[in-house]
Amino acid sequence: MVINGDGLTEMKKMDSESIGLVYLDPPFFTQCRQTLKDKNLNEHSFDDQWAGIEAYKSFMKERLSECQRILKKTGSIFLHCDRYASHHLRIILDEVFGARNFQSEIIWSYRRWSNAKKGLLNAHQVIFFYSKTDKFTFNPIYNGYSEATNIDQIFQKRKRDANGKTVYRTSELGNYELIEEKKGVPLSDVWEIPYLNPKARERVGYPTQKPILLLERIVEIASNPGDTILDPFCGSGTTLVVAKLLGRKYLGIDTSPDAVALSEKRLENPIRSDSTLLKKGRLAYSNQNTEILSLLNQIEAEPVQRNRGIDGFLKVNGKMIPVPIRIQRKDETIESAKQQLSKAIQKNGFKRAVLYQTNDKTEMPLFTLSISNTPNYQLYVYNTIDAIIRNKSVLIYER
Amino acid sequence: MVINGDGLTEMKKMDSESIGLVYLDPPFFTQCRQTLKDKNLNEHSFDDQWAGIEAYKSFMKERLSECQRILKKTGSIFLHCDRYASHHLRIILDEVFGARNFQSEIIWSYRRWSNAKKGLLNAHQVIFFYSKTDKFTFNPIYNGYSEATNIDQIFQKRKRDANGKTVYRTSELGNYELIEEKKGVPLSDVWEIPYLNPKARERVGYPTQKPILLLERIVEIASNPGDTILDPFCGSGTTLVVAKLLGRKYLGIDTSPDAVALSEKRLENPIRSDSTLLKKGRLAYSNQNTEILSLLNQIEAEPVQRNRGIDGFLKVNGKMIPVPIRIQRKDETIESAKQQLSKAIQKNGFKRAVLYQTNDKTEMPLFTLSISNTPNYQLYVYNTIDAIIRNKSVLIYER
DNA sequence: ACCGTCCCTGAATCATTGG
DNA sequence: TCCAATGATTCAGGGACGG
Repeated sequence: MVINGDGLTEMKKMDSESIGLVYLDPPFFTQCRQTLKDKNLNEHSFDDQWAGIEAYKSFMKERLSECQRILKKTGSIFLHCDRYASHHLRIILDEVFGARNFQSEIIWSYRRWSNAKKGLLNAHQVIFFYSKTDKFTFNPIYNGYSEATNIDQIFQKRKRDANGKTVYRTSELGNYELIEEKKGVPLSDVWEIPYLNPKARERVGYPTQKPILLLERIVEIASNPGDTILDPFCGSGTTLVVAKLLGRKYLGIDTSPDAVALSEKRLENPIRSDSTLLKKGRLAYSNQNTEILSLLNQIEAEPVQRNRGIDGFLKVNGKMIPVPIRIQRKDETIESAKQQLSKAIQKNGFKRAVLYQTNDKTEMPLFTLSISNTPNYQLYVYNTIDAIIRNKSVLIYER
Repeated sequence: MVINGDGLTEMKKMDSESIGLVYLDPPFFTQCRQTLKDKNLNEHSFDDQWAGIEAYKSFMKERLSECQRILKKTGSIFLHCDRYASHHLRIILDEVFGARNFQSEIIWSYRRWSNAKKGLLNAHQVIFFYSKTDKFTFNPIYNGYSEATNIDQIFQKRKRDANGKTVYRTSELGNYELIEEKKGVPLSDVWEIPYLNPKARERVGYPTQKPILLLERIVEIASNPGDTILDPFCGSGTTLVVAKLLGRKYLGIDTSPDAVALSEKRLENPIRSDSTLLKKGRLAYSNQNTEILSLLNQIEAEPVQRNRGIDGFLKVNGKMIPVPIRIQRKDETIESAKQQLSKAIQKNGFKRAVLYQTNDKTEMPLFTLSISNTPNYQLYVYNTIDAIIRNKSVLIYER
């Protein structure tokens, strides 16, 4: 159900201990401060900021207290925070839920378009996870092991010897004793989830809309099918859509009639558009074999993952220049490599390109340089890494 | 210089606006609470914890105020927080430095050994970055582009067309106009840096010792050579070592004479040891070729990177079982593959193993199963992926 | 309810082996 | 003698258990 109204009023009507999970993405402190400013413009101008944060805190505390009341004993709350107010919100959560019920500070991290801000690029948001009691519902998720883990060793049981040192256990016959199954590594509190792509089908025009995967994780780990999920600031209704898709009951509240209408429409026909990045994982983009990456690294070039003809761009003093490079594949003739590269560079209008010849160089001198001159571009072919590096200066575009 | 004494007393002696950068890793609130608890064991009970946090807050506020005083106008402070007190510390920072001088909440994320905790595995720590004024020193660092970025496109200059829409610029001839150099993506506020491993030589016996790389980033971005770096809780002296290596002046304070002695010893001969993980990166561990990885993925097996005979372990319902699998190489006879696998499993004491035969199967039926029985183990040979998947249930160890 | 003790975990290194 | 492969070890932080 989606209700049009004020979260506080609506929650007050609800029964105690009736909700399995609350997710909130409240209005940002900056936004809130803005509206408060507009409303009470006459009353205070001087102590504006202080009044602002106190007003925001009492606004949030009232609502969080109601959330606490209506949560079941096995319930949890996930509070999505504004970067300028997360510390104030956590103080309120400590007061309302108790510091002992703090479970996690979840970091949602993502890559983002950069801006010109002085300082570090903001690329994460914080979600606080508090439970009502220590009997909270939790469904663990397990992931694969680290690349650096010795997976062939972790099946071996261990014990402590007489000196308290950990050693591997062996049977009487001298064989290692084995663990029967390994679930994997528990999900950590840092979640790398792509920011909702502006073009994604999922997007319905709400500025703070959250990715479905983020909400899916929260709903999966902290509730069971049949539980009721509440979102008191439901906006475009992502939480509700996820709840519906995962077989949970759902309840959304928003002050905006437009938001309520939008949520209801989305719930009629919930779409789950997975971005390619999500489905395939970040590694799937790294479809080049390690060899190519290692060569690019030696040449000092930035790898390109999404172009058939181009493997990377040269770097000079750590800065990328618009000179594409291709590395000849093992199963590829030099002519075919030339064609692939030429096609790519002509399309994008590059003036110079480098082809690194890796095959059929047995009868050639230590390094060769051949320039294909056409009206549009120059193609340099080298067959040693050294030659490429030595000739980089030639390739820089004159200013 | 390293001083043995109380940070507060020592800082009070120092001149105002004399320090370029402060890094603090104060004692954890939990430790603090523990000692307070032990002291007041008789009183204890209800508002024990409350007294604890207030004491911690005033302890920290006194020290942070002194830090603010002695920082230069271009200076910054980096406060490494305890997971149970980060919100309280940020409130103090807002009070002392002003909310407008908040620059970043840095997330140091890492993989570490797991434990049986109910809930999410903690895998990050928070560092707050505040500046004294908005004229703070900041040296940007740039990194490579995301795997999902169209690197071949970002060289193209853009403009706005008549309708205000952004389009690529072209010259009169219809070619794209190119940007001459790109620096890369600015460093974000999420730093994935390996945790100092228990076996690392770099460790000097301080449990809270920080990786050199973490401090290097801080010192590099927020100070210039010649600046003085202050660490009022210097512990094993990592901050000072980094400052020295990067040509900054340094000043460390610690109440423990042992810590001071250790820091001084480390400073005599500052060593920056790079671990393999840092030097080569995570990709270096993935020495399996793509083909094998893809097959393992289809079979649903966890890859093993460091064992010659074993390529992976089978998974059943997402859980790894101690049944190793090997995939026959193209240039390898089935006998040789059998031998390699046998050797590995005998050494580690596995009872069952699977060999996937990829060659010489033209004259064979659609799938074959051959079990080599020896007293110690059973070796199953299959020649289709389907057969392996279908027979997994046979391979599970009985309880 | 609370304490101390013991056990389990997996990441990533050091140390040793073996070709 | 050297280098890659792999066996061995350590750590902090939970939970479980017993007193």
